[in-house]
Amino acid sequence: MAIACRACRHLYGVGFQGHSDDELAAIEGFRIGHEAFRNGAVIADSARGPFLFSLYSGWAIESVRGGNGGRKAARLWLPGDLVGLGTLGPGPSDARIVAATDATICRFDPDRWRAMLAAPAIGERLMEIVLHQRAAADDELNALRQLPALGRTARFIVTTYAALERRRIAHNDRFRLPLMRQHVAELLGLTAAHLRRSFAQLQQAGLACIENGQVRILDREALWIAAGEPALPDRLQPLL
Amino acid sequence: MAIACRACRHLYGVGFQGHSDDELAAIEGFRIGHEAFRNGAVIADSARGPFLFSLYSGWAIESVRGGNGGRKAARLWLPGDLVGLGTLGPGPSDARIVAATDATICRFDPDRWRAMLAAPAIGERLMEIVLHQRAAADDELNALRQLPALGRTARFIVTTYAALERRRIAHNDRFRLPLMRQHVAELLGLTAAHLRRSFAQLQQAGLACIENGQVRILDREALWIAAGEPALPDRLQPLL
DNA sequence: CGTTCTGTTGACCCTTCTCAAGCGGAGTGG
DNA sequence: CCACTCCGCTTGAGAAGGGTCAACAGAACG
Repeated sequence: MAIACRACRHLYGVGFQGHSDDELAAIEGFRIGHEAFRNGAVIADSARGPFLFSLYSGWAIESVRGGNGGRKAARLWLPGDLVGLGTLGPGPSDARIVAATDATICRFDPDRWRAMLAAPAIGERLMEIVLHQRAAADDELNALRQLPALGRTARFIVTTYAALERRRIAHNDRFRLPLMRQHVAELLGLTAAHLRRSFAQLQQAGLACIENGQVRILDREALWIAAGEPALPDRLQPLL
Repeated sequence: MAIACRACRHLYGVGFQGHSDDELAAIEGFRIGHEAFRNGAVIADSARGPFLFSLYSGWAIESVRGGNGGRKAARLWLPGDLVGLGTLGPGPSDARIVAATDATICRFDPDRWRAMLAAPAIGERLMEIVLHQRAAADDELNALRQLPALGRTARFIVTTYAALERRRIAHNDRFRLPLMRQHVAELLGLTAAHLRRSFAQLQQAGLACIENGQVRILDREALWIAAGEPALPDRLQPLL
């Protein structure tokens, strides 16, 4: 059963809050429908053309073809994220989105992208979202350039938790991490073996604890510092 | 002396080709003016608020504050690039743009950003440019995650040359590299010492030759392969 | 003609990868 | 209910890659 945009629980925290009912109704006009996927299913593949959807529930991994032909995890998508913007721009894209848990999405019509852009308040909000994703990529880039394995791992934990917390789907400094070690390692530019060692180091230092797919943040401030942030987050803010 | 947008040599290759005279006139309405900077001068700093300009001539380095407080090169801007989009989005930004050569820019009014977005064909073209920059960041991200020092160095050379070539300011597989080794190393997430060793390896393998700030590509195809691209570029296309 | 700043080089060491083996849980068939 | 298998996770030993540091060479600049 489709949820009306104005009743969507993702209005807050991911870029669509503060919209009038009229605007939300306009957004609804660009929807194709809701779909559900089992863990591991391919949600979308740019080889079959551009796509656009917002992830309603569940986690998803975006992968790209690596040098040897195999696919590597390249981006993590969480509930509320608008996925597929990269397939709407100029130039080819080889992204494939795979459900990392059972997931449901709210699909938009990529053929009406230009119309969405031209719609009064929607185009502006879309630009904000794209700029936010661009900023996130820049932050990630700088982390990869500057931080060693431990720092990247710490950063993964704090940014993932922060993203979940502002979506109100995690609290008390803990969350379930439903991803394979291999995928997390690829996101961080590490090997699964070394990721494990970094987890162990964080645990030993009393910063965080990872077991049975549960992550528990033990020392929030120290973890941010390990992640290379000056102190507590003055960056990586919520989207408005 | 200001150049009219419709006479700008950067209409091609950087996202503004195919525009009607009317649209170019509209763009001209958002300009503040032209400015010139000496090598090393600060062109813009997000600490003093948002900014937006297109680089008319010269190279520029965008830097961000690193963990220890010092600044690290984070992005390279070439003639024709639209710089400062990241300062217009939601959330703070700590980017500073420094001229890496003598440079001239064409500055736009950041306060009129919303008006630009709303202008008929301009908003759509701006979205294309932002999506292109987002895609470039993603590509860079994947390169950092997957490629060792040699591959990153090779990739830097081929992508920089490709960008210069499609702007018609480099040809014959050679270009001047007016950047300090330190900055290039920071862009690639390496140290200057190791960057030097990678250059030496490329030279020894007969792929490229770097001396006196001149880069010469000796084996184009092998260099792309070293850069992790399947073969010749089917990605990193020009912006339309 | 010194001073300063960038680039080059070598020695050494730490980080991270590679590879291989062992472990354990989830299915699956008996 | 019990093997059996498969797949992902963990762990260790060894190797390679890249960082650090210090010394030196050149160029730019006063």
